[in-house]
Amino acid sequence: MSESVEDSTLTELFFAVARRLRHLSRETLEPLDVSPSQARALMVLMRHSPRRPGAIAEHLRIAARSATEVVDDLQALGLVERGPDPADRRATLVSLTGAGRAAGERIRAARQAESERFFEALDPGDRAELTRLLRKLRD
Amino acid sequence: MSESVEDSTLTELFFAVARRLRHLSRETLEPLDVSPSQARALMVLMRHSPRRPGAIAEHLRIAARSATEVVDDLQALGLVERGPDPADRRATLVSLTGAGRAAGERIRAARQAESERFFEALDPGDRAELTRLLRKLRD
DNA sequence: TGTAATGCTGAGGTTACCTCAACATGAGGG
DNA sequence: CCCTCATGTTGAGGTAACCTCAGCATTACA
Repeated sequence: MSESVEDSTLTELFFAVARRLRHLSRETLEPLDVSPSQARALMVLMRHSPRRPGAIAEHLRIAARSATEVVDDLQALGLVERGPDPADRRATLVSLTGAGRAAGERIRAARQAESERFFEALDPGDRAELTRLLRKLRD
Repeated sequence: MSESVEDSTLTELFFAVARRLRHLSRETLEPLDVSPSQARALMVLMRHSPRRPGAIAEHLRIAARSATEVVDDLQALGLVERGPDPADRRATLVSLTGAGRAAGERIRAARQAESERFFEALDPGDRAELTRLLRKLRD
């Protein structure tokens, strides 16, 4: 017991780091004119482009309604477009436009750089270790 | 390159875990009738009770104005009270009430349990390792 | 063929932040 | 002592990223 000045739980420590990372992330994304949540959705689409809003939501672990919203925004920016799903007429398919794909690439690069900058406090071994631990916690 | 199905950066992985933790945290706090941000402020006060809003803000790394807000809420709940700062008449001192301290204790216990539940996916060695890595990243 | 499930979205709400400006007070220089 | 500047808090107003609930269209199934 009685660690350094101000830790109680791992949870708190985790949140503190998450907060720093969130701020950094916002800065990284700012010159690219997309919000963090838009960027996340775009990354999902980069992996598999025509995708239904519901599937995007599931992947991002947000409510379906919230995915509609971020898709709206991305569409307004001209980064994605909606089309009918030939397999189910209730559904829509969201796909990246050319501009969307380009933006996705830029974001990916920027995020990569950001990630390296933030995690450079750790040496490669530690980074691998962290990755392993986080994977366990995610699942 | 090309890890498992869906990792790109450590950042994304980190966010995914943070999201899970946030949801869990909300659930934990719900029966205690405080929001996560209120709980955080309360924990700050548990460590050192008469404290100025500005100092709370600094500790939580939020804007001073935002601290005013959470203090308002805690005051409305009867968990803290504001008094004058004898050392500076511009300032106010926020202190825990009896109910506030009791709530703080309950929260601390609940968080402890939650933390254990979430991080039990890791064995003790891994947990220590994670703590070490997160400390490095926080500073 | 009727009933239940599914996919999306309008309407409206919440949380936890933010900035900017106002106001009171404090601190240092001349 | 007064003037200017810095500091502490808060009102006003705004934003991002979520949420639920209800409604509509369509599909799946018994």
